[in-house]
Amino acid sequence: MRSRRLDYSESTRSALVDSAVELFTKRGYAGTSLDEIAKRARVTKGALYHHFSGKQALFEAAFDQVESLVYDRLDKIMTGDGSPWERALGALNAFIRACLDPAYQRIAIHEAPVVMGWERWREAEERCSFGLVRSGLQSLIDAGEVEPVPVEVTARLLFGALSSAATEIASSPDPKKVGAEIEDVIVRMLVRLRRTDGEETARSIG
Amino acid sequence: MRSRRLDYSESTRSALVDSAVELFTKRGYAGTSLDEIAKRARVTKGALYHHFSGKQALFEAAFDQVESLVYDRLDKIMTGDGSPWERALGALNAFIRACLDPAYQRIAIHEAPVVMGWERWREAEERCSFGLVRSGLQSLIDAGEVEPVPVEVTARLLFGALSSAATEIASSPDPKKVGAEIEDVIVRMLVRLRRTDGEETARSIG
DNA sequence: GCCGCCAACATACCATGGGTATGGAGAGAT
DNA sequence: ATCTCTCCATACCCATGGTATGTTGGCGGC
Repeated sequence: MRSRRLDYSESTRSALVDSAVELFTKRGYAGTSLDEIAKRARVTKGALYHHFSGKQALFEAAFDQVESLVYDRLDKIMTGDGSPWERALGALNAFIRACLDPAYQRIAIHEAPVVMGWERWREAEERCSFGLVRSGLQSLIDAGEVEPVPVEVTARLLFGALSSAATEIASSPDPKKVGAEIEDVIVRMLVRLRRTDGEETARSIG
Repeated sequence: MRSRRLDYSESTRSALVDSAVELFTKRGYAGTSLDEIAKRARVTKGALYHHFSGKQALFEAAFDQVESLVYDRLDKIMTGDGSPWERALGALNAFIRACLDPAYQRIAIHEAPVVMGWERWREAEERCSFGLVRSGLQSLIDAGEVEPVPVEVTARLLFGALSSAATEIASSPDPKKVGAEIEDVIVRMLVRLRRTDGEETARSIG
């Protein structure tokens, strides 16, 4: 029988994380005070420091939160049905959509490398979104769909291009249009890397 | 006749900027205190606040410092002689080299968007490195060297890919090798975008 | 020469906010 | 019933960005 206390504890913890995600997204890491986060979660800093060792640890929890949501969606597509090529295009589309989420963009893409340190961010991303980009590219190569390019480097380039473009999309006056443009350019790039010159229709962002 | 006082003033200002560049590079924006910066420049915080309105302003001065160095090098290549294609390859090589500089990487690429805010960073980059990538791509298209892709978006993708790869290069155990790999992949991408299928030899990083 | 002025700093201080130390309350074990 | 230990609140410390004020020395005017 699960204790009532544990329920409460878990609830406050997730309230703190939710609050952190919200405020970090709106005002950034440096611009958000722990008191604010605690207040929004209707607790005090004491509760916060009971659950997390400090501001950085709370940020990483917020990072995991937004990252895991995106990862689950992408993973579902990548392990779903369809050809490797179709799955890759589907995941690409899903990733661009994900980048439109302000929380994912600011927390996971922009601030995380600075706040957590690039090395730690890289490790985390290796197990998440970037890991999928990498393995997706690898499987495309294994399936003979694209030319054998250096996987590590190309995946990094692709991930960088996408995450950079993400901000371009979101800060654009017409995100859907720019998003579709970006997806189009990327797909055309991938098509050029393709061995079999089949026709593929890019799925739009709409 | 230039006043002696102005010389001193200019000297302390540049000492502060140099000190800021050094410490921001080593410990990051958040991890560096103004007292440290002032101490390293052998002045006090009073002098610092006489020359700069605050920590952010000092950071932007440091940003301009490292950015202008890179910009000058790239601009010299882009306005130099050779075909648009050759100049583009030369600038690409120079940019990857620039990204190997820890100061440029941490200050201009990683922390600037977070510290200055993405919008302001974008404006600054528009006049600097990113502006060159963009105009370089544009001139390649104008010269009929590459297919007419959406310039804004493609330039953003390219810039993102490069700056992302920059960290990959620098944090690698063998930067020269990874740098050459990245340049190779990019060049192959560009070649695929090329209309005339001429042979180009990628210049190595070494 | 000397006097006054102002840029170019130094010094002293304040306020915010991350982090810590301590206290208390209530659920669950014995 | 009491004891314990998690969960959280309160009070405090101190590093640091920012400000307000003091001080000095070069430079122009006489």
